[in-house]
Amino acid sequence: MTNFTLKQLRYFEALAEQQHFGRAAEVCAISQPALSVQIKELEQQTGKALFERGARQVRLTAFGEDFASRVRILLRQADDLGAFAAASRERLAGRFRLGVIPTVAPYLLPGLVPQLSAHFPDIELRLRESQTARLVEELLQGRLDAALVALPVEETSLTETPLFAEDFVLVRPRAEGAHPVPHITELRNMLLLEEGHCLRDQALSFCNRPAGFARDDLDGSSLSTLVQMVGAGLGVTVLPEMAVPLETRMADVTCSAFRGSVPGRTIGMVWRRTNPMTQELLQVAQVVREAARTTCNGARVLHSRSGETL
Amino acid sequence: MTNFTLKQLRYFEALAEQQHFGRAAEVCAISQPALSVQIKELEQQTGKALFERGARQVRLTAFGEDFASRVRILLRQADDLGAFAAASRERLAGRFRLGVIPTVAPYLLPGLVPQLSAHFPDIELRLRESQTARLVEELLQGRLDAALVALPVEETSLTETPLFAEDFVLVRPRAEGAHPVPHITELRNMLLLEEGHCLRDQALSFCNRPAGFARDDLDGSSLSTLVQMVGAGLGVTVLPEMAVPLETRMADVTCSAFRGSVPGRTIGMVWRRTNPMTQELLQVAQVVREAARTTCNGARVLHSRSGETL
DNA sequence: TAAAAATACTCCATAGGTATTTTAT
DNA sequence: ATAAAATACCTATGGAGTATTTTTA
Repeated sequence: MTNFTLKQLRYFEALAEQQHFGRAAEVCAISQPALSVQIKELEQQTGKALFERGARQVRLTAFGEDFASRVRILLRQADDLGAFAAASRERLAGRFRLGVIPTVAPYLLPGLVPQLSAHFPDIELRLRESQTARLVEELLQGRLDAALVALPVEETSLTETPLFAEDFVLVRPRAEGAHPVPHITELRNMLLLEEGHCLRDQALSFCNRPAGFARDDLDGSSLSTLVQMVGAGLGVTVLPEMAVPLETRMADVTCSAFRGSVPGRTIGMVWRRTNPMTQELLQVAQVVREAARTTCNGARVLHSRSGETL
Repeated sequence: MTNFTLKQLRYFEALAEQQHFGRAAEVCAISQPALSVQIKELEQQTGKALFERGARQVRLTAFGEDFASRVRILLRQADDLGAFAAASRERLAGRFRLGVIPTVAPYLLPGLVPQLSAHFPDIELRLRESQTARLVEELLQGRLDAALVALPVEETSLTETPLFAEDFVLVRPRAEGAHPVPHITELRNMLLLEEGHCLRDQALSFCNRPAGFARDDLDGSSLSTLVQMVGAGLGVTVLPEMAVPLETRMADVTCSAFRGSVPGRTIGMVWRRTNPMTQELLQVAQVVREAARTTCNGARVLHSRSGETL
């Protein structure tokens, strides 16, 4: 029963205003008969006369008046919908759900969030801190729009763009600070994050050791804890460089760069390959690079490969 | 820029709900390609991706979500508009502006208004009491929908339907009550309403006298005044029968029926010939007849000529 | 390989144009 | 007689169908 068209309603509104088929048709940029037909059609569909046709006057009927006031509201809302789309077309806007791994979040976000807000004033940013596996899971389920994780991510349905690389540094009790820096494969008594953190896997892979190598009776749940444990003489650990300023300030530890083959990680952004907002996502990635450059110690910004702008 | 159609929005809503082109197309009772094309069209017109197409999943984009919530509001409003029309289709509803001449209003309206409200619960009744010429003027200007006046009305652009006829009675000072009732053409010292009232013209016409005949130094502005003047011995007058109970109760006058050729008037309803709500207007007329029959002394109900139901 | 969306094409409904008639003043 | 809306008729756009291809998991 509601099969009138917006076009008909616009014609109706014009006629209600002009009170004259000829002028209203002109306003609508159509011919007078075309307008007549559409108005007639609308009247048939409503089942009520909308206009009273006098010889030299076209007037709304009582019903037409009521109808018109509702039609105006409807049309303005339709206009608003169009304007809303047009406005959103220009800039990234709306909800943006970003996941970040725990070994990046505390060091990057303080610089990133304000910069994102500055670049995309109409964004509604929702952040989620979790381990890679979980973030990937939520991405695939459509509960996140993008995530900042360590590359590579083995998931064919996700696309990625590299953001920045950084080295790992060795964290030892301050007392050992004078000792020569061992090669990473020679580390003893290494303290690691608990199972599931990518940093744990990365550190282990650099050491060329099996998972059983580390002191898994003392896995830490955060880098802060880990550093505190090092300060207490329970062992050594590695830290991504961006974490150094924040985590070692209050601890009785010393940080040293590795020599030779320096271990490190690459942080990138990943999102569903099917997400159609590639343009916008790459804009976000660019802002993340900028934030990393300005606020993260030792982050070497990486640039997206050409062709990714597709 | 706002040239999407309601149809497209309905398809969009279905797809947003079903998250599947095939099922959504089924819901819309169209083929899957038809839906695809319209969604694509909508996306082009908004200039933004609305859906994220996965292999086994169709999801709204962030923008799509926002868009959808607005679209739902718009569609519900469109549905309401249709429902509003459907509801009004059944019964007379909306504003109804009725004019009534002063020599009818006080006697008819107390009975009429409740009956109109009872028959048309959704009517918004607006009443206007004025002299015939003015009512006709306002009718022609579209500021009234109908008027109750004395027939005939010489105005080709108006249609009329008769409602009821009634006699005039002679009103004399009570002291003269015993005198024989004169023929109406023999009246002396007749008091009349002021210029412009149709009752004045009618009375004069029955008397076969020129306009100068009456005591125009004493024209009354209402029937009440006139009757009071008669009671004070200033002359005599005629009253339509419906006015007798109300007007003569408190006055020192007596009422007598004329003999021989009894003067009277016919009250009818008039409206613009172009008014498309003839059906409804005739319904209203019927209610007026009913009200006159039950509440107006001596009103002889007249019935509309056949063919008027057009 | 299978499921699903996009594309290609064809057809038909209908919106809109021009010419004309009807209507009402 | 004139101004204006309705009607008639024609054309062309575009919505929707079927068949097919493309895509991705």
